[in-house]
Amino acid sequence: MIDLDLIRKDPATVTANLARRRKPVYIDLLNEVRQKDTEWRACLQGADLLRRRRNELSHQIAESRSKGTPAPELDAEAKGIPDELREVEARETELLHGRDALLRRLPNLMDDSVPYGVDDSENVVVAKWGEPSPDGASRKSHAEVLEGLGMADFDRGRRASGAGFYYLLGSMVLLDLALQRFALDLLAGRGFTPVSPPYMLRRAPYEGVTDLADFENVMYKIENEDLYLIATSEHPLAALYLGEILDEDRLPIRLAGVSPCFRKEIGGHGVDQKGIFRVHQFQKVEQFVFCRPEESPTILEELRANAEEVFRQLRVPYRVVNVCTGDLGTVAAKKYDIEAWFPRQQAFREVVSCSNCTDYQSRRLGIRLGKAGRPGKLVPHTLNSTAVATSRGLAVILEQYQQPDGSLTIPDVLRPYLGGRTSLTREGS
RNA sequence: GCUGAGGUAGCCUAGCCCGGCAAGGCGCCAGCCUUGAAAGCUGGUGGCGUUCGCGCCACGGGAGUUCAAAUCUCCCCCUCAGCGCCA
Repeated sequence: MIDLDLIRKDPATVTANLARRRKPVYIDLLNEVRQKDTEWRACLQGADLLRRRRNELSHQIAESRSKGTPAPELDAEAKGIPDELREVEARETELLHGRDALLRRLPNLMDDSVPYGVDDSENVVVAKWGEPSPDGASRKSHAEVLEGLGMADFDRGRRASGAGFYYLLGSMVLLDLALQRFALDLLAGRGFTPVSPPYMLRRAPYEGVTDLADFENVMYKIENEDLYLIATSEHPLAALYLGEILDEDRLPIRLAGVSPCFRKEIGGHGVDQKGIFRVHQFQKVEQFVFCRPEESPTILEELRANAEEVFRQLRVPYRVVNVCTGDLGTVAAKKYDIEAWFPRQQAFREVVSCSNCTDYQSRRLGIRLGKAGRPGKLVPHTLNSTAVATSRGLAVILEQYQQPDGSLTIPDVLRPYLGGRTSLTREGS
C-alpha cells in the first residue's frame, strides 16, 4: 500500500511512478483515491462539528439535571442530533472505505533502477554465470529422466489429484530433501534463522502480503474456514510480525522459510507440460528479510547473491534479469529473476524471484518500526527471494546432470546429504 | 465440538454490577538535580482532521437503546484454560 501521506503531499511523483507501469487504469485509480480523500476530509469535518455540538449539549444536560433544573430546550435540540449524525456518518464511512479499498488496489511504487519496458521480453540481463551447454537434442526432458529412473509417477498423480499433481518416489525424495537442506544450510551460515511456518493463513493477513487479484487465480481455499493454503512461505513469514512494532535495533531480521507451496494458477498459464516445472504443489526454501528502509537496496543485492550462490554451487548455468516496469508484479518495487539454463529446452527459465517490496507489505500488515516498544512513524521494508524451489531446482538438475545411460549424477554439494552417493540409477520395477 | 474466563493506549492493569470528560503503573522522551549515571521530583508520551485556535475519535468488530455507552441489549470475531477428539 502506498503511503497516503505521500499521495497527498507529492501526487506528481506518485503519478509519474505509476505511469511507468504502463497501465492507465492505475492513474485513474490514483485520481479517484485523491478525490475520495478530499471528499472524505470535508465530510469528516461536518461530522466532527455535529459530534462536538452533541458533546456540548450532553454536558449541559448533565449539569442542569444535577442542579435539579431541567432544560427542555436542550433536550429538544439534542434529540435531533442522532438522526442527522447518522446520515453524515454513513456517508463519511462510505467515503473512507471507498478510498481505502481503492488505495489497496494501487501497486507499489517502483525503484528508479527498474528498466522501462512492456513485458518480459524487455527485462534486462544484468549478469550471467556458467557456460550454457549446446547439446540439447541428445538430452531427455526432466520428466522422461524421472520416469526412466522410476522416481516419479505422473499418471497416478493425475488420477488421484488431477493435472499438476505427481508422486515423487524412492531416492528422488531424498534428493528433494537434500536440495532443501543444502539451501537451508547455506542460508543458516549467512545469518538466516530457519522457520517452518503455518501452511495456511487467514484472509486478513493474506490481503496484506499479496495482490488481491491473486486470490481467484492462485489461492487454494479451505472450505468453510477462513483459511488459505500458502502459495509460498514468503506469505506466512511476512505475517510473522502482523500488527507488531519491530525494534529498530533488532533489524535486519533474516529468515529462511521452508515449506510446501500450493498454487492453482488457473488464470495464468495453467499446467503446460509434463513434469514438475509448473505444478500445483512443490517445496521451497525462501529468504525473507525485515529491515530499515534505507538498507533494503543493499539487502536486495545480498539476497540475489545468496540465490546465485545456490546455483553456482550446483554448477547450473544461469543469468539474472532486472524485471522491467511492465512485467513487475503489484507488490514489488524492484525484482530480479534468476533464469537457469535448461539444456534440453535450450532456454533460460525462471528458477528464482528476488524482490524488494519496500514498505508495501508492512503498511498493509500494520507492522511498524519503533524503539523500546514504542511505535515510530516509519514502517520496515520487506524483501523476499527464492533460495531454491525443488520443483524447478530438481528439474534443472535432471536436465543438466542426466547421463546417456539414463542415470543421474548427483551434484557434488548434495552428496554429503545423500550418504556420499554419487549417482542415482533406476529403482523399482 | 462443549463449558468457562478474557480482549482497555507500546506493555500491564482499574473502571463494567449501578451509563455522565478512560484512572493508575511500567517503559520511553524532556526538564530539574548530578562531575557523569542511577535514584528521586516535575512535565510530556495514541490516531484522524485542522482555518494550527482547536475539534473529533480511540476500551476486539458491528448493530441497537439513550441527550449521553468501556459500562445496558443483540449479533459476530479472536485469544486462553478445562473437557472431548486426535498423529
